[in-house]
Formats: sequence, structure tokens, C-alpha cells
Amino acid sequence: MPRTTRPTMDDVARIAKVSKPTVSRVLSGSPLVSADTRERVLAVAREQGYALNRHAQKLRRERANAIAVVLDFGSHRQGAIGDPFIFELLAGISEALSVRDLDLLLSPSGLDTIDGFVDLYQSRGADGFIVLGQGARDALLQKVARKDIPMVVWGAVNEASAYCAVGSDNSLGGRLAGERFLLHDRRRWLFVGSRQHEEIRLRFEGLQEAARKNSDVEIDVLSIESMAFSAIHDQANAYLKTCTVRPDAVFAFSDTAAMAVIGAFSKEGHLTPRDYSLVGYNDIPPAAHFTPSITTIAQQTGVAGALLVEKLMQALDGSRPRSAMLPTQLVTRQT
Amino acid sequence: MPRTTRPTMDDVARIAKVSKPTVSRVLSGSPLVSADTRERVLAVAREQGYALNRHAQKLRRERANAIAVVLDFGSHRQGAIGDPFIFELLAGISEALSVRDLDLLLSPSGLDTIDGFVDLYQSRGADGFIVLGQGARDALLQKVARKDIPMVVWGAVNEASAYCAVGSDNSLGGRLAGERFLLHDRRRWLFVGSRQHEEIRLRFEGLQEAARKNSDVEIDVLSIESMAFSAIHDQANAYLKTCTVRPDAVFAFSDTAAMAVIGAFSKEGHLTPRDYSLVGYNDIPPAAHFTPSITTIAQQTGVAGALLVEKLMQALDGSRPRSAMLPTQLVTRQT
DNA sequence: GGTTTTTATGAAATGCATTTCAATACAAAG
DNA sequence: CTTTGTATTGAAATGCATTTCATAAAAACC
Repeated sequence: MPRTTRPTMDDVARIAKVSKPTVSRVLSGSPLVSADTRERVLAVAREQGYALNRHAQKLRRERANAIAVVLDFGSHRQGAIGDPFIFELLAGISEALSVRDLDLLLSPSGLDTIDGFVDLYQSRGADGFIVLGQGARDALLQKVARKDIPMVVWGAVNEASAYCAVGSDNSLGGRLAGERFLLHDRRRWLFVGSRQHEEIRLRFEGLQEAARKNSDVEIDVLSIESMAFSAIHDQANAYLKTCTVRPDAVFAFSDTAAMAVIGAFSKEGHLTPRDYSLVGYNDIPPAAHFTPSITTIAQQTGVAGALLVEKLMQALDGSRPRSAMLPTQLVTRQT
Repeated sequence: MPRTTRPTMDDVARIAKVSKPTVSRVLSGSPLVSADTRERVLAVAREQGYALNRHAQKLRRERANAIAVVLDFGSHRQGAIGDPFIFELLAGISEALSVRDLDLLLSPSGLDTIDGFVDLYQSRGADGFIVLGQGARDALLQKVARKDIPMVVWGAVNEASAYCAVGSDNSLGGRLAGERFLLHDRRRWLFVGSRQHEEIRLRFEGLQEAARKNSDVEIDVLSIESMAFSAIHDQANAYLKTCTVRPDAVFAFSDTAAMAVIGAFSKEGHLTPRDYSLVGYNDIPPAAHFTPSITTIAQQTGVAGALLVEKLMQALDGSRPRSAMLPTQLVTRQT
């Protein structure tokens, strides 16, 4: 007759004729057990189909062994403007956590208020947080950081900030785009993106900085309201129809947005690279194969996830990791 | 002097002058407490900054309140062929779980063997599993299902399968593509994708089925080895250079792959829609705005996530949910 | 007024592993 | 042969909330 209830550590101990602590030691790889005891215990555990109860373990150890990754799906759905880019970031994080044997809790609910963060943290639901894109909630994150909750953020790097951020040099990205426009003698620039997002605002600032090198340059802004692909497309289309002077340079906050702009503008006969230069952001794979291929700003996605996790580990160890800025690079293509 | 150790339920009980069970009842919203006791307890809990220990709760309740979502990042990195599509699926799942107050454990490690699944399940790390894309590991999943572990899979729907699957009608998708090719009098078809993946194999079968309606049709297969965007691009390019007869119709397993093919072929002067018809898969947002815009098969991403979760809930309740097939649709565009 | 029901609350048992501290056994040293 | 050190192992305390069962109090019924 098969056992009706799962074996516990006590059962294993009894059958292997050792004590519970010994079983515990074996299972957590402690060197304090003799080789044959270890083997005996492992054999019994295996033959009994024993699996240790993670919650008992976490309760006792007083840590969750899990990291919450916060991600604003809202802005990534229906149009996925979030790009393969965020996905790669997530993949990198997942891998880095995996290596450290930490669970990844994806976008737990309730993290739109401090209380949500504090509660999840205090209730030991997560040992730390990785926030992807501070978006428009910088204020919230500042408060979280002040509560001494381990957290790192992907996004705009700001030395004055209370939290540790990792992100690419957005302002440099903007500058690179602007310099390219200058090189091509473009004077009427259009910035596409929402300045509510800190990181995107920095890109805009970089662009402005480049613009100052030539007093003729004028920058207009198309402030994106929805992240949905088709919404951007429509907004861009409407813009072109109503603007007094058509832009001869466009800097879009993402490659996907750039694609939307290309489509919208071409419907009105405004073509790149003929009529305007275009620079996107992120260098997602299709950007290279789009027609025309898209000039863009590449970020170092590969290392980003690992770096975020590394910084968070430092925070877990009680130290205060420094923010880090990853280099960005202009990838010159047709547009 | 501030308390050095977190308050426990006992503390709250003592301060509120009630017993521990009463606090527990209040916190879990039981109707078995009088209104003023409830209020008093909540007030004390708030003022003491009490947060219940989730692990103690999970230990006692004997459930994790968490679902593991398994996702093969490997095939989605460096080129993200996984598409915005998988991301949308994930968003849908995240939301549906959130509503039910379940945590989402993203791709926990070790789930590449049965033991991994069994262990995570038995150790109560997760109450159930959602697997995104059975890929090449159908055999593993069959075994998991036979262990009576609650699981639903996004992918190929096969009635003979031991597990519950939700997916779109892949074979219909293939048929629709084939019919379009027939309509345009295309005879030399090329299928781009790996038949190791069950879902993709079904699309191929659908295509074959359509082909049987006309005896002149010949189908060649470009078997994709890597999911990376540039790898597909290179493979497609190499194919075109070495094939004896150039294809006049291409059915690609994803829109992203379709983009890669368009790029690769156009380099050799082989253009769509002039020289060949092309049908992609997934209808990701950029597909509509690519130049040329891509004809594709649309899946019902919106409901997929919610449906997966719903089926899994049934499985958790002990019933055996039926597999479900979502309709697919041809979206006709330029290619 | 006495009895049955309902409502509200508490005592104690339970879920399970880890860690500290003490004890034993055995080997090395003097 | 005693002393000291080392390697193994175990008893008991600990981490914290939920649930069952029992009890007390209040309300409803005859």
C-alpha cells in the first residue's frame, strides 16, 4: 500500500537511522557528515521520493530565495512597443538568477504603491527587486529605496537618485543621433517619445545638446501617448498632415516606434532616407533587415541582465551598489 | 527604542487583546469575526507594521500559491525570434494569474528533466505549470503529465496527448497559406521552419494538405537550425544561392523569420511580391508596417493567456481540462 | 424560564526544516 | 595512560500561521 502522505525529513531520518539535522546537513551539502552517512541518507531520500518542503525551509532560513522582477506589461501589450529588447533583458536576468539558484517572481501584483513593495518584502515574498524601466514612477521608486529595500532599476541613471540604477547612456544616445543629423545637414528635427519617461527624457536632452552646436536647428516633439504600435503610427500620420514644416530628421525612442513612423510617413510620400534621416533605439534584430534598414542606437543588452543581478546581490549583502552606465553606440544603416 | 525583530501574529494578537486565530481570521477576511474586533485587529496590525510571513502561511496551507511558467529563453535570445508574440502571451498569463492572486515563477531552473518537475512540484515550489511552446520536448511533457502534475501547454494540440494543450489551429494556418499560394498560381513552395517543433510541423502538414489540391506543386523545406535572426537570414541567403529552382512562394514559421527571409532574398534580387508570395505567422505589429507589408497568419493572442490560466485552474481543481484550439486567420497584405 | 441555535473566540495541534549547543567517539599528542 | 583536539551526530529550540475542536456568550424559540 503506497503512502498516502508525503515523507518528511523525519521519515527519511528514521528510515536512514540518523537524526533530522543530519539529513538536513546532507541535503544542503554540508561537509560535516561522513561519506557513508551521506550516501545512506541520499539513498533513502531517493527511494522514498522525498522532496523537502521549500516553505518550511524558507520559513526557517528567513529568506525567500526569490527576486521580484517588476515589469510594466501595460506598456508592452497590444503592440509590444516594449520590444524584443525588454525580453532580452529579462532573459539575461533569468539566467543570472538561475545560476545563483534564486527564483524569479515576475511582476507580482500590488507593486504600484510603497505599501505593496514593503509588504511583499516584509512578508518575505521576495528578497529584493529588479525594476525594468522606471517609466513614470520614479517618485515611487525613490520612496522604496528610502525604506532600505534591496532594489536595482534598469533605466535612467541619476547620481542624485536614492536607488541604484543600471542603464545605458541615454543622453549620449541622443547626442549621437543629433550629431548624425548635423552631419547630414538636417535642421528640422522631430523627437518621437514621451518625456514622462526619465530615460527617454535624457535622450531628448542629448539631442538638444547636439542641436546647440548649430543655431539653425529646431526640434519639435511628438509626444507619444500610447505605446501601442498602431497608436504611434496614427499619431505620426496625423502629425505629418498638420505640421507646417515637415521634419527632415526623426529620432524615435525605439526601433519599433521608428518602424511605425516610417510606415506612417511613407503613406504621405515622406520617405527616408530621401526626405529625412531617422535614428531609432535599441538595435533590435529586425531593424537591420527592415527596408530601409534602420540606423539606431545600440545598447549592451547582453551584459545588462547580468549586471543588474550582480548589483542586486551586492545590495542583498548590505552594501550600497553604485549605479552604472553602459555605453551606447550609433549603428549606421540606410535611414 | 524601535523593535528589533518583526512583529508576528502573536504580537498583534497580544496587543489587540485577542487570540492568534482571530488575527488570522481577520487577515484572511473570514466572516467569523465581529466588526469591531476586526477593526481593532487591523488597526493594531497597521500600527505595528505587521506583515504576515508568507512562508509560514504556505507551509501551513500546503500550497505555494504560485504557478511556474516555463519558457525556453534559449530560443528567444540573441535575435528574439520568439517574437513579441510570446511576450504578449506572457503578459496575458501574468494578468490572469494576478487576478487570481497567484504568483508567477518564471522559468525556474531544472525543468529540463522530469525529476526537475516532480521535485519543484512536490517541494511545493509551484502548484502547477504553464509551458510555453512544447518545442522539441514533447516526450518530457508527456511524462510530466503522467505524473499527475497540473500542467497546461501552449503549442500543438494533439488529442492523443496526455496533457492539456491550448494552441491555435496550426494546420489550418498552413492550409490558409497554401491556399493563398494556389490562388496566386505559385507552384514551387518553400517552407521555412524546424519540423522538430510540433506546432511548426503541423503548419507544414497543413501546407502539404493544400498542396495536394494541385499535383504540380512542389514543396521544399529550409530547416532552421538556430532561432537567431541573423542565422535565419544567412541560411535563407545560402539556400537561394544554391537551390536549382527559386521558390515562388515562402511560408515562414514566424513574422520575424519572414522578415529575415525578405532581407536575405532581396539581396539576391529575389523580391516579394513580384517574384514570390510570402506568408508569415503571428501577425506581430511590425508586420503590418514592414515594407512590403507582410501577409500573415494571425493567432488570438489576446485570449490565449487567460485561457491557459483558466484551464490550469481546472486542473488544480482536480478535473482534467480539455485541450482547446483557437482559430487562426489569414491576414492579407502585400506579400 | 428553560432549551436550542447561532455567533464569536480561544487552546492546542499541526505543517516541516534549520540551527545552536552539547555530547560522544576516536585519534593525536604528551 | 591521561590530555587535548577533531570529526560526527543528536536533542531541543526556533521560525510563524492555520485549522480543528471546544467553549462561552448572546440570541432565538417553545
